[in-house]
Amino acid sequence: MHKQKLHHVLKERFGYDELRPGQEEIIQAVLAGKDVVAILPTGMGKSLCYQLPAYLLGGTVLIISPLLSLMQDQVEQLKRLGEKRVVALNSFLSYQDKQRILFNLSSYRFVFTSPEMIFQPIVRDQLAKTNLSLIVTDEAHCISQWGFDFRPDYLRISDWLKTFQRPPVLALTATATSKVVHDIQEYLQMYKPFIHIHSLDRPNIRYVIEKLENQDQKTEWLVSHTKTYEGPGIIYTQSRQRAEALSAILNESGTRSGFYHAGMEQEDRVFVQQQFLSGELQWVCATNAFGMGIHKDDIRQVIHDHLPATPANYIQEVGRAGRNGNDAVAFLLYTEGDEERTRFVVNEEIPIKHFIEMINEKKSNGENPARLVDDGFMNETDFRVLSYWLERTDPVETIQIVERLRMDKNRQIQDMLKLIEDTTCLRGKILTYFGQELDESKKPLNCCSVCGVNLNNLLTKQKEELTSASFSSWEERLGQLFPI
DNA sequence: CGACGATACTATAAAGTATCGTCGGTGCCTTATT
Repeated sequence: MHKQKLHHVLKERFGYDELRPGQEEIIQAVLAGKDVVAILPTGMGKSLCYQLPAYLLGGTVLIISPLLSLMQDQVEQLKRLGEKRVVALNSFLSYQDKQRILFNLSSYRFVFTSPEMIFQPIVRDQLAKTNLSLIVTDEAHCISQWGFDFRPDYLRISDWLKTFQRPPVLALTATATSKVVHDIQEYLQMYKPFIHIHSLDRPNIRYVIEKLENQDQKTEWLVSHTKTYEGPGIIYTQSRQRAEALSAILNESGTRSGFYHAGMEQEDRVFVQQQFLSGELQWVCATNAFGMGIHKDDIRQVIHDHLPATPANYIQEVGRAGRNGNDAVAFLLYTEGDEERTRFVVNEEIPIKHFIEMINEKKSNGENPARLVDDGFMNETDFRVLSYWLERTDPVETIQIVERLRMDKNRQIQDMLKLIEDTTCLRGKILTYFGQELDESKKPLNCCSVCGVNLNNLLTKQKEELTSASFSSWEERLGQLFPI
């Protein structure tokens, strides 16, 4: 592809002179018509990897996004860049608007939508008539993380891609376990994709495991820690209730904090998010609902009040710290037995066998099995997931599949426990888990709670003042780097 | 499984303790057969 034109668009449209190393390779591969899996840390300019090609390829670029808020953000960002031919095709639209947009899909350069939306017959039909030049799956780890037991439509993307002469597919994510990469390739029907994996090590993030006796000690630790050290920070909790209770305790102790979880009204969620982004709020106590789409680069601390369900979740959440390259610390508060509660939440004691029988019974009676949800026998998520598997295999195998999923989840909790054992360097173990190696020469002095960490050097207010004193002599700077 | 809240219990009363019941993460999408 013509390099000249590429740089012209890059400069004129986006205002950049050059691409970053990873971006260049990814964009060249996309322009060459290859399927691409791009794994880049958040904040490394993922969106440019499809936005730039859109101007060179012509046609319509379809972006599949997991969250409505993410779509809105991207649409606004493109509009600010002067793009008018951009739209989010989702449930926010009125019936009229949706119809109007659907019958003019080809007039858009960027169409953002959800996996669920693609499976509405009318959307599917109209997409088939549109000249798609590229299909992008944003936050593609969702295929692996949500597809199997939460949002099965992520897996159905695979079926859809088989039904037509599809354009190249680009998968973007920051999560790179071998399972995630494998699932992406399989469910996006990729053929010998170009895979770009950026190094996952984040030398400016320090990992600390804090072993405590019980929940009350955790609370005390959090109260005193947030009094001593500066935010901004996220405290991840296991339950919505704990997020709210902890936030109240911190507020009483004089540390202003907010809470965030999926059980809140949309406007309250947006409000907390805005306050955190603007710096009005230093701390947010949140469930794992808080994160994706929160673009804040000066988060200095991510604290886990519970044991995350998988190493991938842990790294994803921790990775939200220190995006600006400044020192950041990730704490995990662990009490013996925490894994039991994580196991419970993840396993959900679903009487799967019973549910499958119920669905089959309804079907053989000629009734609509969806009634089971309406009548309160089953929650919607379980119904959707089981329906997905029952559509493509028999009940016996469905039971096996669900059992395998459960075993896999339990194994990942064990992996998580192994990760936090204080035997060898945490940073090294994390990288090994993701199939990478620790470059010893780049290992920071303050590494992890196994290698040793000096918090006072990292988190106190004093430190911030020192680093901002940019006119200090080299002797002074050396003194700061290597305090006696 | 374990945390937490409500309730009952004890018994010159008040606050500690025992027991029971409840609850626990993540998000799209609902345009129609009275």
